[in-house]
Amino acid sequence: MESRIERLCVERGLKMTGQRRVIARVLSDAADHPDVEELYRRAAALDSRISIATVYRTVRLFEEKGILERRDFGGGRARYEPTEDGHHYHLIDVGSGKVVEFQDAEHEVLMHTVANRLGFELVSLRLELFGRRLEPVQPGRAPRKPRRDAGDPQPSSDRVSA
Amino acid sequence: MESRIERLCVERGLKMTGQRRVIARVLSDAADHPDVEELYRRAAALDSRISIATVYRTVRLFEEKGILERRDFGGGRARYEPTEDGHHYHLIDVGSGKVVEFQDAEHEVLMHTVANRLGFELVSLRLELFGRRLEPVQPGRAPRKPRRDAGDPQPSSDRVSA
DNA sequence: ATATTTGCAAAGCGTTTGCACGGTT
DNA sequence: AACCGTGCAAACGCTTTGCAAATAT
Repeated sequence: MESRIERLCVERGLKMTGQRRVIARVLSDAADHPDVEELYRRAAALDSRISIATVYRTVRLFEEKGILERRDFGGGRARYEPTEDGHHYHLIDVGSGKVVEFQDAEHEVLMHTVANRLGFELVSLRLELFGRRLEPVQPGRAPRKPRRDAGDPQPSSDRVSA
Repeated sequence: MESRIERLCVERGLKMTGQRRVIARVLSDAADHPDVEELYRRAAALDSRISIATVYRTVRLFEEKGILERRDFGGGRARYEPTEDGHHYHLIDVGSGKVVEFQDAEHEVLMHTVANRLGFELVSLRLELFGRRLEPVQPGRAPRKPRRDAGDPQPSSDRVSA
């Protein structure tokens, strides 16, 4: 079955090879922000006739076509996620590496204001929060001792609106 | 004469070699956000018995000691600036590559709030604005046609408070 | 005197690319 | 058929590192 990303590729007139179809599917199925290595692993699991060079090329092509967005959460490797409608930002859990997405209209406005005040038109911005999980404090209950939660070493993400 | 950064090095008990003294001086004199290559160039101008490997090692050491802060403005190379008291952020002029610093207390508070709302304690954050120079609009005068201002290709920076 | 730091060159890492082959339109 | 995409391996740009010589304390 045709994946969401594959549909976008066709719309934009990309030649659909087997490799691109597989990568499109992997991306469509991804709920996280995988790096190229990880995409390659997942793609190769579906079809082993894929080289990592192709993943690099494809991911770059998709980005140029506006299908994908490249992220840099530190750590030296680029990470990718399908382009979405509204802008959102990322909070990286320093404990587990998990990525939480959030939106913040107020912030957006503020940054435009700041840029203008400095004599600039805001073209784009990069915002990443790095945070440590907070033990939820229940009213009327003593907070429990924080558990050592190693978290999974693989990057993944939940989607949250704040 | 002993540079500001050199003083910090001594305070932190670093062994002061000739190379480190030169690099400390270059950093003390820098008003911008140089990358390692640039630091090396400036250091070598003062004392040619310096290798780029030493610059890399020194910059890393200084960062570990809290003397320097590493920045990533995109473009793949790390850039450095002396640690300062108050936090500040950077706006990169996409036209010239120049970096403008600014502060924004409101934003700081907002980001803490957002993190908390998501169940996290804010550990650190990364914020960079990318902007295009705005032609200053003078009241009562028609705006002039924007000049094609190539800007200098070398990165540099002004310090501004907004 | 001894532990650290240095220069050099080689290696590492993520990413890109030249080339000949193979697949899509 | 013509063109574009692919795999492979080599190259790339930035950064780190092993080693033996040099240096700070």
